[in-house]
Amino acid sequence: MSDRTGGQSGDLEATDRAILRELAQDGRCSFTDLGERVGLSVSAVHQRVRRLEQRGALRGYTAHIDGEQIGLPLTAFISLTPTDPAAPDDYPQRLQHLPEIESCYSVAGDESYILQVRVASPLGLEELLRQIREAAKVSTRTTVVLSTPFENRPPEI
Amino acid sequence: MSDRTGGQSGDLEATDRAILRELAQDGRCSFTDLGERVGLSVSAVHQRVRRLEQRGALRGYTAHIDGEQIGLPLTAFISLTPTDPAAPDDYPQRLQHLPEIESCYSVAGDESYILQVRVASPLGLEELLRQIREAAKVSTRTTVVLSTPFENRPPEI
DNA sequence: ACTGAAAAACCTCCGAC
DNA sequence: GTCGGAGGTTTTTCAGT
Repeated sequence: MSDRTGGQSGDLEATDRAILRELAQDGRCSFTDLGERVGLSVSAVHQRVRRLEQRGALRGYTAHIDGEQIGLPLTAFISLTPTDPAAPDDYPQRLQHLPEIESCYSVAGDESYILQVRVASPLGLEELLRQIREAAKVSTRTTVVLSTPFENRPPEI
Repeated sequence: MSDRTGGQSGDLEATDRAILRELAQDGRCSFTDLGERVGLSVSAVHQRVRRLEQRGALRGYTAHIDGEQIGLPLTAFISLTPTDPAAPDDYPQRLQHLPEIESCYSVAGDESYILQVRVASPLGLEELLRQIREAAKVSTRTTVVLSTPFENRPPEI
């Protein structure tokens, strides 16, 4: 044990957290810039990033795309409640083939899962709900997103 | 007008969609690779990516970080209901200073907003709820995430 | 674990088509 | 809109500390 002073770290020290913070903000940041920002040589940063990737602390890099411009302007949250309480809980596997579902969360509370979905239109949403109910034998509750004041802000590391 | 055959495009043709698809999957993909994957020269891809960024179709690049390893293992959804229906709707501005809030969605339905948050512990969640109610004068309904079967999958472009 | 240097790969700009 | 090439920059590796 080293700097585990009761803080918030899950095993990472300051420099690694700084690297994650920068990459969470700018996923295409060069190693050269990264090195300057965290006060380390290019090779040292490179080595640390590779280690963070192998540890699973860095889970991947993605570009964020405007839903409107790709013809998927409608976002919604869909809450799932099993209709047969005795059925085995393999809902994620039953649903993962539907590309409209971006995220799937298992949750505590009245409902069992929350899905975040993106579709082209209300009709597309209706069709997706039909597919979800058919694939997973669940009842659904849908909340349509009207606008997104902010999204995917980097966590405070 | 060109290929607007009633498809799903919001003004983008095949090559641009292919570029977005690749970058959504691998945000650090090099222009060289990108060019090979979509069948274009490096310079052509470079030019198209710049144009997609300027258009706002590409909104940014981020690394995805494992919440557990940075000491924020607890994710939750918080639904907001205004306590004073006559108050002006400036909730996002009132809440954006709280870094625990990753996303804020304005929604149709019983509640007005859905927040996605990340905190260190149940105590951290309790404190965040207190701050949200204080900053925005809302009542809250919280759904705790138990596990995340999948998240942020690239949309089907 | 970090540094510095060298080779390979990459990015960016430019003129031409 | 696309291409190929030139020059500067970045990535990646490696020996040394």
